[in-house]
Amino acid sequence: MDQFFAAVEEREHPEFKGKPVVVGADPKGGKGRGVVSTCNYEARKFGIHSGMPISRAWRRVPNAIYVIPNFKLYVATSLRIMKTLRRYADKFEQWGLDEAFLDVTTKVGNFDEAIKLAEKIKREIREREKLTCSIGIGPNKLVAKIASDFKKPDGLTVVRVKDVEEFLAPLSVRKLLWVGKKTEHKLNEMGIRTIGDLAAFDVSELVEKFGVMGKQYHLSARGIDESEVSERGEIKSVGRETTFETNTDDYDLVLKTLEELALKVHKEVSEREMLFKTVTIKIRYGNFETHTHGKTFASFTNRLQDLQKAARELAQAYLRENRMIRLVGVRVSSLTSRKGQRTLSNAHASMGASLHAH
DNA sequence: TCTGGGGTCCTAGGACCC
DNA sequence: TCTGGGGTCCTAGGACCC
Repeated sequence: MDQFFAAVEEREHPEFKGKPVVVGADPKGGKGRGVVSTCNYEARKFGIHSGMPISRAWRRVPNAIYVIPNFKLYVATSLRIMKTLRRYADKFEQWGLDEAFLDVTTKVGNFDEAIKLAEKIKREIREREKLTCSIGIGPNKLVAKIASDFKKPDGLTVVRVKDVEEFLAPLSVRKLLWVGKKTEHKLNEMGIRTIGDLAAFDVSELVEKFGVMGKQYHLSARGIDESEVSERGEIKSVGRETTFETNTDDYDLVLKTLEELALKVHKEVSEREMLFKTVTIKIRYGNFETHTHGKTFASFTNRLQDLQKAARELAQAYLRENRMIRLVGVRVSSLTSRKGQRTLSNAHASMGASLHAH
């Protein structure tokens, strides 16, 4: 989806049309903490972009329209769009709120038919949601994803098998999935800037430097990707975290905040009917130094008390140093669904019974 | 310039088991 | 005194995604 959050806000507020819209943290007159989630193309003209500190965006364009994210609205819109997309795919994989992979191998006979399908999908989303999207068509997920990013907004880019190498070669290595800022920097230092450079580079040297990922980068650079389009399985962890308005050494406040975050985590886990075994807290000091500290229980639990007690105890180590705290968070992992747990105890029960019979 | 919040996956070291 | 090889699980940190 093109500038998803901002586009949804524009749809709901026609008076925003034609003006720079920035969705993200509250700028609080330049004192706000947090970043820009999404902004529309009018705002981008002023140099605003996702991930930029909101305070900086505000200083740059104070008269833009600033909107606090309305996730309920975006989730509801996303659900409808994903439902539509799913109908057209043999295999489907949602990727965040506003992207998805569709394996359409048996739905279309060739790339020309894939273009027809993409046009149909774009039309349907525009009619149903009054929103535009950009689609990439390729022989695998890697190429399709990069292609989808090639022309925006409202784009449609096709990369046929014979064109893959030529299409990828001039692009920055940063375009590759799993090559972020750090990896881009390391690759640049090795003299690798474009995907073409990477494809031509000696694999063994890449493996030496990046381990298994080195092999992966080289395959990606050559447009090779055999990964399946497949739905995400069960969630693996649930967490909540928050950044204080100003850094604090008020440890009562820190502990109270942890307790509230634990409550939210517990609510989410309960709604999902899951149990957890591991609790991890996160502390970020004023200088952005970040630590995590966790513990694993002997058995699964869903008790709020267990979660809050563990969070409190884990935090103690960080509250002694007389340091300013910027952020705290709580996360639970080693999850199992209550259903799964019942099955397990049933298995134990039946094992006991069979032993009895013997 | 001053850096959110939701996640996933990988790595490396250490404890522990047989 | 010096010490294998297979494995699992846990912990902490970091890179990456949207």
